[in-house]
Amino acid sequence: METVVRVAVPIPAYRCFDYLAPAGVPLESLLPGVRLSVPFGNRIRVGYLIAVVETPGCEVERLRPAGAVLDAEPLLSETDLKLLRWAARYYHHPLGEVIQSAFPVHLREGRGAELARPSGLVLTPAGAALDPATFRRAPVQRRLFEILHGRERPLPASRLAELAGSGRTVRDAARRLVERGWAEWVDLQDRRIPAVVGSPLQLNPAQLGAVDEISANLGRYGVFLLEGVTGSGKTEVYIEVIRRVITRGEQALVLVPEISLTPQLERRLCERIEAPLAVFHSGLSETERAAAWLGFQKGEVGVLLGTRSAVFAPMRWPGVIILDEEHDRSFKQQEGFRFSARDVAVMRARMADIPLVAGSATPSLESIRNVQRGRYVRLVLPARAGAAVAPRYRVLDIRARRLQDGLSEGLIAAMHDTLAAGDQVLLFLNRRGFAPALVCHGCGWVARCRRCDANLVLHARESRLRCHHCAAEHGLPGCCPSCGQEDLRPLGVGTERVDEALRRLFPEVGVARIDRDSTRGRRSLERMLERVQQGEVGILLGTQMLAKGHHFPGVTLVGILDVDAGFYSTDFRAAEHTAQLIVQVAGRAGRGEKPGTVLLQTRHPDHPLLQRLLRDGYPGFAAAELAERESACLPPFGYQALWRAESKELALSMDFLARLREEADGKNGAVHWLGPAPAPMPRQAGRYRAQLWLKSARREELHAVLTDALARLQETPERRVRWSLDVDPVDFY
DNA sequence: AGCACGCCGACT
DNA sequence: GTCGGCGTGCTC
Repeated sequence: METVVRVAVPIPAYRCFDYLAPAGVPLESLLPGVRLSVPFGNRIRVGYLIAVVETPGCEVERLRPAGAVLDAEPLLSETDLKLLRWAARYYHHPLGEVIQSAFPVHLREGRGAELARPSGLVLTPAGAALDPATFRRAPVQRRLFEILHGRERPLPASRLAELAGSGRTVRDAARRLVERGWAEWVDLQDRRIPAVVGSPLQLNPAQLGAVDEISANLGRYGVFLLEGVTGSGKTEVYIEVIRRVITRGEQALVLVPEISLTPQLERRLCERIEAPLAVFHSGLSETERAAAWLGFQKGEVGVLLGTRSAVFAPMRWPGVIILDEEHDRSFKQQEGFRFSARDVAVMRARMADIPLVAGSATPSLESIRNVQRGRYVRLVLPARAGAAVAPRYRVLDIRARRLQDGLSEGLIAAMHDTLAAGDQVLLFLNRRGFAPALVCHGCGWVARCRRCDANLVLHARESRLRCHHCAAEHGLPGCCPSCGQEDLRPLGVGTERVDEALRRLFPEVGVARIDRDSTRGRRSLERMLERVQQGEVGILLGTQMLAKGHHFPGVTLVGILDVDAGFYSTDFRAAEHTAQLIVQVAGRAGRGEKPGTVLLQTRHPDHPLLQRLLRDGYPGFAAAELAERESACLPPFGYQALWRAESKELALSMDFLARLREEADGKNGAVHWLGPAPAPMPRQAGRYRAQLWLKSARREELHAVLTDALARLQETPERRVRWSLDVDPVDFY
């Protein structure tokens, strides 16, 4: 009897495929988690071995032999695989695709694990003897030379990119140095985490207490919610915990919500931790990603700093997982395999028996609730002496006030005062472009997207109308396409418009606008932030990009231009999100002597949640919002799933979901159904979208219904409708 | 997801 | 007559 292996193939199907084991491969090589190349249809694919099975799931005659085992040893440990299987079940996503998502592209495509070796750059003796003046006409090479000169250990290839304008430039410079015999690549392969780590930090009692409590738990599962405002020193706690983990010969996985937050955290980690560190995010080349991933997998990299997708990177010696800005929604993947890196990280810590440290100034209500239930340990860092004092909030009632391009007189006056005192101002508006609509004053025509149920956004400087929901882009019409009048007016305010107004109102003052449009270039964000730090800029204006990570000690006045947009929304999480945004933006400001002031422009100054936030701070707001969630049985008190459908016709999408509901309805009284209903924006990019909402007080019941419905869907698939299932959705678009 | 197979419309 | 549209079924 021949050996049969069960293989997860990365296709959108909820089943595995069985193969005859490749000829001549001993049984002990057929370990769960190894990659195999398998014939699939008329192509060769990379699949993942799940198990050796006794009885195949189909007739033996149909079995084809697998091509080859690609790994001498599995790159995924049993725990890794267990986590991935859990994730596939929990998110109801096909196992093959889930496993695939754990691998960098090179490994998905079947390349050998030994090809992408982590390498580092060192100076040769000849190079070390050089004079910096040698590089008079090669600034990048010179910079690289100076960095290498000041280092004892090799500079990992993965860190080259951050050194100058573009990764390409530094890479070229490195190659030149090597060509001339002044530097060489060395293999970081056999380097283990050195036991010697950098000097300990000076910690205050609260930080020390937090570190002690976490480290008392090393080697055990535990979730610690590290709560502290900006500047309270969460990063030092992370660093010290990581130091202790490294000292034990274990590894740390550090997750941040966005690429833009990696450089500064990386710098701080490198200063203090003398263990190889690698970053892992979508800004790297595939070769770099594979190197970082494999380095961590092999245990050569002590600290892996990455975004969402790094949550599945295998750890040879699991030590700790750090989840920075735990509340951030970017941890939720919004397409394909829609997992929450936060929730996966918690499950991973549990399976690996290691602690997880989740930090935030504004924790998610889910995490606060878990503290209340005794599942998480709350550790609070009070604001440090010498750090920013809590800001003062003031509401600017803008009812019946004329705004000047989104700015009230009160705000403008406060800005003048602040700037006169030599301080900086930060303005927050979560809407990019010049104006969110272009209307005809004559007939009321509005510029709409042809393919979406949305207005086109005016980008005045580039004279373009753009749809923010699809790729549509148009030039500006000279006159109204409907009535021919030449009186088209921008309606509403975006950052570009405020930018223009500021330059008019404060001609002497430097303005930096930070949004997706103004920071397109590769290092433009960094450059702009530098200008702000150096005081060349008086007014800082931006979207939520501003709310993340960066601190601006020179800012003492924060203006939030449109609070209401967030508090009035159909999304039940909108209030939570807005409160987090307000507190996060407010936290960017202020310094020792000078507390910051936060001005909130609103037409609803009496909104209870806003009032609660201003009176009792984020914890008070969270308590109130949790009470509301509880009475409405919304998360974290109830569980949800959102079934989305899109197709060429709305009726098709609606009917598909209606069928799902009909077939399952009534079978489980514990699950409530809402819909199907058209999505908040029913038409996007020419496709019609509908959604079906499932809620239940009991998670298992919800999952049983989903499993059941998916099984039926496998039997009678509907091919004209593209659908996706979102477990624990955070956005309801 | 791909890919082949098959059945209907407008083209060299 | 056939080129190609995409609905349907299948992949061990």
